Amino acid sequence: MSTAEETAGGETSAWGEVTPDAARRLLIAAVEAFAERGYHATTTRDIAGRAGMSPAALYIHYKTKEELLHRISRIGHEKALEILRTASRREGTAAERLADAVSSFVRWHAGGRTTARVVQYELDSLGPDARAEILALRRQCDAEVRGIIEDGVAAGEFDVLDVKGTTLAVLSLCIDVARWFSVDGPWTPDEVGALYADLVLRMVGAK
Amino acid sequence: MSTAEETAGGETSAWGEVTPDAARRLLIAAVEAFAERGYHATTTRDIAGRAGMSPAALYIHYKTKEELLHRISRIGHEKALEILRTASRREGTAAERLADAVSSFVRWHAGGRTTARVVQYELDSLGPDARAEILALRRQCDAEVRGIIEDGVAAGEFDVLDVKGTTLAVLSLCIDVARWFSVDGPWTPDEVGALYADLVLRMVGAK
DNA sequence: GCCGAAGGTGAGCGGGCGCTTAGCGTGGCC
DNA sequence: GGCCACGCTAAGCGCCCGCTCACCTTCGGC
Repeated sequence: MSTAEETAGGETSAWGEVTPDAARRLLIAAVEAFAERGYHATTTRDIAGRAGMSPAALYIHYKTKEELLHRISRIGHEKALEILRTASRREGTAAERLADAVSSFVRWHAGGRTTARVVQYELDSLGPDARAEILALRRQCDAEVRGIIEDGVAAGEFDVLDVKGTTLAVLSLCIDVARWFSVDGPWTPDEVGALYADLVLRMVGAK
Repeated sequence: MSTAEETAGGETSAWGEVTPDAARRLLIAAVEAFAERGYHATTTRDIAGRAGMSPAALYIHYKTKEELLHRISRIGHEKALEILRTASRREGTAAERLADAVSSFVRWHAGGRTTARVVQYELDSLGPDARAEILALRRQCDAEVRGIIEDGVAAGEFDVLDVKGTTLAVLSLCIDVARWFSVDGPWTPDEVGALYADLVLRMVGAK
């Protein structure tokens, strides 16, 4: 199955910081299961089974099923923020930085859509405290993109009616890639990234 | 709670065709519960309770919990298709028709986000047959929007690199409104509709 | 060679799930 | 007034859920 290969392959690097090995295997198994079926439809027995362990083994490394989702969500959001921050802080015009931010953010959502789906769509399954923590990271993502657009407007590069609304629309467009993208579809992550960078530059009226 | 008011008020009209009354109350209760908690996290006891009935009453009107989701999904998609079709077939330039389609489609996703959330995000919880039926409706929605964009390109009104990809992006942008829109936020559905119509016209390079 | 810590297992608990069934009240029809 | 069809409820079945616990290995330090 493509999801397993992908998560076991390229995506796994993102989880390198998780130790010990058994805890990482469980986390990766949980990402796959949550992405396929959703958090509530996934059983702890399924997660443990995918990691090649007994159901009880999960509770040696994680207190609850929700802690797994919380850890996945935080690591994923930190990665997303890092991507946007890198693009935002590079040298270049606002248009170049925005195109870079959008294309790399979209590539992440398309290529790592297993992770991105969990990160973007299972937020409501977290408890209040964990959700608040993740929402703070999300606002930082928002601020990075808004910063680039504000720079472009200030420099006369962009022509935008509503900076806040346009920022939201740009992020929304990128995030929804995780919902519809499929490796069986006609596009590669790179192609979608390039197409979307062009569309977003049009949205902000780049000269 | 705003969701209850909204569904009991303006949105209810959409369910007028559902009879008898008890079946309609159960359907509306299910829409609210699925939108708040997700399909898998919603119990049949919760649905029946919201409709003011005992758990067993649900099974007089619906064979299974999944049948409720199926019915909601089909009615919702038919409504979405009708909105796009109306805009697509009106008189006017391609730009006017596209702006109309986007603004009314977005208004529906924002104003009726309780319904829209279920319709757009709970598709995977349906069984294979029901999902296939709904996906056919979704492809028809896609075709309506693509038709307008193709008309605009043919008439020299639009400047689009990738018609299929741009169509997908436009629909994706509109659909994701159901994920983030909140009545407590700074915009009304009308304002988001107008903003998005402008953004989409920019995306297709309308003259 | 013994020991304790770390990491794992099999069995199973309390509970809530989707759904069923036996029976009850009630309104329309003759 | 007698009767039945319909809409509904109270009770509960069988199942599987998240999670626990008693016990079992393995292995480095001495």
